[in-house]
Amino acid sequence: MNEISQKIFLYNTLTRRKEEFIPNHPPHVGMYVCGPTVYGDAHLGHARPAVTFDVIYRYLKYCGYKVRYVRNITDVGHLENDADEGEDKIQRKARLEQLEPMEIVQRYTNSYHRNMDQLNVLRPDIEPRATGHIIEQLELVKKILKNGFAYESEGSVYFDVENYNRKYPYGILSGRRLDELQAFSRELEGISEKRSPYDFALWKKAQPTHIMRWPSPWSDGFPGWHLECSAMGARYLGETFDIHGGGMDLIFPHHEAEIAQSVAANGKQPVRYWLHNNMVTINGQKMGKSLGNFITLDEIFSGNHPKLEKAYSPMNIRFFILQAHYRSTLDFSNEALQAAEKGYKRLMEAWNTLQTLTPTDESTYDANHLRNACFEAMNDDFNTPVVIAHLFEAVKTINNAKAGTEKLDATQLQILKDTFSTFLFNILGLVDEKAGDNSRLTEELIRLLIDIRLEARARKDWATSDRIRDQLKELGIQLKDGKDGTEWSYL
RNA sequence: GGUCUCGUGGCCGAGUGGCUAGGCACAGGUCUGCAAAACCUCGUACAGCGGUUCGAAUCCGCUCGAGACCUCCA
Repeated sequence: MNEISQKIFLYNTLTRRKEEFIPNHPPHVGMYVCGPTVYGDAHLGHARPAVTFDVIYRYLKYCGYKVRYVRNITDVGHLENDADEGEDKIQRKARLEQLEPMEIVQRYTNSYHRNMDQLNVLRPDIEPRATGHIIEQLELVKKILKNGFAYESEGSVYFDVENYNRKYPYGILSGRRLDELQAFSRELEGISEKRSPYDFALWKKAQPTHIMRWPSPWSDGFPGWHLECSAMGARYLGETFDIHGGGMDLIFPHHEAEIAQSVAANGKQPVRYWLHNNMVTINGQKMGKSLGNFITLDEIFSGNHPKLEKAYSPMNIRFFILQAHYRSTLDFSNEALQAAEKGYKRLMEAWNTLQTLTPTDESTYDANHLRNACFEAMNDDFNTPVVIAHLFEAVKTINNAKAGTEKLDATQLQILKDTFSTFLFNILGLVDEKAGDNSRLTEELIRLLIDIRLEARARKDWATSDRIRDQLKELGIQLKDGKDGTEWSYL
């Protein structure tokens, strides 16, 4: 069994402090992240938590932890709002597209997976669906009812926030107090099944037209939104597990409700470390479904959206996300994306250059310093932008080594290679997008053309020389005339 | 109205008391038949005002501005 190699500090939303990460049962780590509700294409806002927690998952594993990573798929349609009226989101989409709700769920689960694969996001170890855990959810409702923290009303079951708050503080995650919440309730609906506006549904009685429904002791209906994560988290990770992640917009009410449900059922806190990624913004405003200002990942990858000047590749997006710390907002713009694209390419070119370096007898560089600095950054609440900054520093060294102004002996070269591949590929999860299609045949054909061009140039036959250069460029291949001959790369 | 973030050089974006991250753009240079690409070099910025301190982007107060959550949302 591996030793745990790093001391990691992470910011816990629950305590609002950075804390040392000490799992409940090392080396095992249980991590749960809120996945998507599958009723639409994934957008940039979905990419952020996926990439963020992917890196955390990768890093914890790298450090020697045995991680069980659970990320759910919400496939029960939940109501558009918490009022008693309203169609659920999946059913609405199903009606619009004339499909079975489960067809909607499957379609968008598939496209979500496809997008995440493109972003090189590792699949979680368990990806449970809410509809596959109705029994667990029913059991949880019963438990909460039995403990006196819920009540039945018109076939629905609601969590009794006020009663809960008498015994346990409600609002510990979001820093709210119930009386403050109640002082400014937006809710104005006259008649409600709920005793208090801040009570939330554990089980909802289905309207006659509601398609997704299951039998229960109280009614034919469906589970409340917050319930699935409590039920599935406990099912696969235990009543108290280590890390729960998600977007900051889920802190209230979703995660707050999760805590209340779990505490009401089991009498203990479900999660030790709550981690939340910040939002992707566009023109300084949150990108979100309700605002309608989102850009889907397919649109970004294809460039097919009026706000996009061009297409941006999956690695471009991944790098863009990682260049900001996960708890900062990340503002979308064409300019920022194009800057990230160039930076990403520079990094990858340096990696390729690194492979071509030959060791010198002595060394003017200490690669261990880089290595340690990168670990230090990751250990400090997964500070990927700082890791990237360190790698860029190393890019200079690599280029200087190529130019001969910096010397790397065999040992330093090896450490540098290891560090680069570890952080760039294993931990940050980037891939060299251009490397894959680099077949031997292509390689040699281009080499041949370069040689012919070289001969033409020797004859000062510029027409032939430029023709080869220009036509290759049209094929997406760029020739780079340098001091030591001509190199090439994909555009 | 409540709770809470944030405001860093042209843009993005790190940084919690002294050691001026990094990327992109700009500029200069190297290379080159021309070009492109690449590479090298280069910027003391921290919303405003006041305070604490030997010293503040970093701590405190106020002002201005932006945003998040309080309804579904990653």
